[in-house]
Amino acid sequence: MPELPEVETSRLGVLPHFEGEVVCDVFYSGLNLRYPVSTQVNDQLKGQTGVTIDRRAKYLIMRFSESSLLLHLGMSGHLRVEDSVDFIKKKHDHWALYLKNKALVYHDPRRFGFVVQYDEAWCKKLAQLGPEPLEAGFSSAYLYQQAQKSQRAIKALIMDQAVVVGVGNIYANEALFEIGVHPMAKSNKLSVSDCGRLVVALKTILSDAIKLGGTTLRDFVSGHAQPGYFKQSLKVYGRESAPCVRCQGEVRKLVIQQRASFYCEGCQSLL
DNA sequence: ATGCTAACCTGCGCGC
DNA sequence: TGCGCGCAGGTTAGCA
Repeated sequence: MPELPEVETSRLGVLPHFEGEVVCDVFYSGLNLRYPVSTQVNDQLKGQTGVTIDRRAKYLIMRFSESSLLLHLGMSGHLRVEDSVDFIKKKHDHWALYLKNKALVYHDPRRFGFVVQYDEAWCKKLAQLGPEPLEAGFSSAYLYQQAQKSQRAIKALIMDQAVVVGVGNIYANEALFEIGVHPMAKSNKLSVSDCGRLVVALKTILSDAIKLGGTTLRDFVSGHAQPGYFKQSLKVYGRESAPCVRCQGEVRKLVIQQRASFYCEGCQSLL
């Protein structure tokens, strides 16, 4: 999926096609996503007007005139805009909003994502997540305080959505390479200065990736079906055995919490 | 509480 | 050409 930059790119791509548009109908494939899609919730959308789309972590909140939906793109989901309601459905198109002259389509081969009513319970869940990485609440003092409490690998810590949201496998690897810290380094070994550099690296990488439209790997496309251009900026992710861009050493791979982790032995220290 | 593992699901690329 | 295997952007339930 989409990590934060891809979700944000989707939001920005779809938003102008959503605002002020009236929902004429809603399509649902009938296949279960992570959570069941409620036909009742779909029916309630008919006749409502799209107000705006917000993002919290990797979740999108579609706000309509009378109610709101919460979407998650899982690992393989994306949104696209079709210029006609008579668009040809693709395999794995699971849900769509039919607007007057176009459709917003949710496509998700692996079906790890979901579309549900955004209710009180979800509102509380989202409130319990960690701070947004691009906001002031994600500071070096904050990360240091979190890191001090934990013995876990630093990579696992920054991918923990209760610590900071939006950082997925790609950007976690890239940020740690950037600051020269090994992904297996124990969180509580990081100094205040290490945490400060990590916070800056994450903010920089995530915002640069948003500017470039996210990272296209397999099946992500933005709302306008333009590919993301961040992939060419990746320095370690997916580069096992390739030379390190900084020291020409070999990029290594190991698995941390079931996620592939890439690092340069020469450049990245265990502290 | 903390932290790890399996599971959810499909598609793709690789080696044989 | 075809088959089996491993792997993929995330999250969460369950277990030690």
